[in-house]
Amino acid sequence: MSTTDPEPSALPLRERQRLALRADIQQVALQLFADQGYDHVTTEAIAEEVGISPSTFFRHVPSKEHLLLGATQRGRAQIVANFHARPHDEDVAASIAAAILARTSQFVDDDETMELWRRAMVSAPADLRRATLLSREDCDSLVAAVADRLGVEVGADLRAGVLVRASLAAVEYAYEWWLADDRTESLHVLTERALDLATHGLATS
Amino acid sequence: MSTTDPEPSALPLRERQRLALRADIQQVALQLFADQGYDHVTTEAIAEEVGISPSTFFRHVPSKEHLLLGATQRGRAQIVANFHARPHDEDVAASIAAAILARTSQFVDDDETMELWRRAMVSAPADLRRATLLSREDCDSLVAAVADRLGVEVGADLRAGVLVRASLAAVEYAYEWWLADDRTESLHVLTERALDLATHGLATS
DNA sequence: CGTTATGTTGACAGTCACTTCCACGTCCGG
DNA sequence: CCGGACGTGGAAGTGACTGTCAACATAACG
Repeated sequence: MSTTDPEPSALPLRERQRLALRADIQQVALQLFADQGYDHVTTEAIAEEVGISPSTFFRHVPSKEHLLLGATQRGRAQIVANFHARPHDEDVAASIAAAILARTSQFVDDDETMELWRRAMVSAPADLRRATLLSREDCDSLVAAVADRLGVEVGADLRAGVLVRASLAAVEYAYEWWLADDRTESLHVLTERALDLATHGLATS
Repeated sequence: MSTTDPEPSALPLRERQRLALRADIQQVALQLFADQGYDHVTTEAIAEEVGISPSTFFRHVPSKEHLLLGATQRGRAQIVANFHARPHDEDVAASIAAAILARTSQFVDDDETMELWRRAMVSAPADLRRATLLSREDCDSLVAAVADRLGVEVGADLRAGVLVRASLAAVEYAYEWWLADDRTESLHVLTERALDLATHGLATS
């Protein structure tokens, strides 16, 4: 879940407290979701467990849903940034794969939290259970970046969009598979395979 | 949007009234969404415009969201059925494409309603704006069917899932493109191209 | 060190999607 | 014509959010 705080330093102190509280809320929420099931946990209950008022809760968290799905979306902008950092002459699909894989590999940094998240996910209502790697906005900006690399207009060619969407769909499937299965295979390998299938191997002879 | 009532006949009368009311609610809701924007329309307002009480409204409609997204999901089960009806020796990707395209071609049966839906969609919050062809359940059952055709276990091979997810993602992108653009190209053609790209053309050399 | 901007907090009231329940009417078969 | 199934409106409730406000802590400044 990688909340990327390198060291307690450099940050304006006030900022650190906010980050700490936010992380605290996240942790407590995950725990409660895993224990009691997503929709049996009210935002009020989370707030109380953390020791803050309901209003403060919503001041630090955009939505209850975000506490469940935010983990996968944490690296959103990073994926797009990763893509931009790839060499311009690289194969586009390969760039996308690399951008996603770079994020994926640092995804699992805490097995315990991971297991909590898994339990929380399976308890969630079906329409939330879908792992979404990128928000609508980030997805669109990735499409734009890819279109740029392909040298086409976003509004004039389907390729960029289809490439991005299909890749993301494949990866999200890999994530869900990994969650559901007993994680006998590493997420990284799974993601790699899914991406390869999506970009090269879908032509089932 | 193809509410599939062949003729006012055969049905138990009571059923027909329900269907009629439901269609009425759908139509009114779409109109209000298009006029005032999705989240400026309350369920109460829809109910009042239709001439029913709020409680009756929710007796006929699962959710406000469903009134916006239901149109694309109407043919859900049909797509899966279409797939099952395809010859077993056909290429799997081709079967999926055919199953989706069969649904797509009958999607646009009313230009006026279509335009209403389009306006409603662009007014909706970003996270609802994604056209979802299949619900989680239907998607899973399609994956299962595809896995069956491929002769693999759903839990042992990524291919079925990736194939289905990527195809759906491609088609959904085509739908959104078609909505956003001025519909200079037919939805059918667009869908066809997106599917072709996803299953054959993604290997960008 | 004191005073003033700045930010954070809890309490409260309000909105809106949705649920549950209950009492009343209407229609249908017997 | 009657009894029960079904559909309805009304009212009360839940839960996720949003906005406002006054009290309070902290940080910044002279």
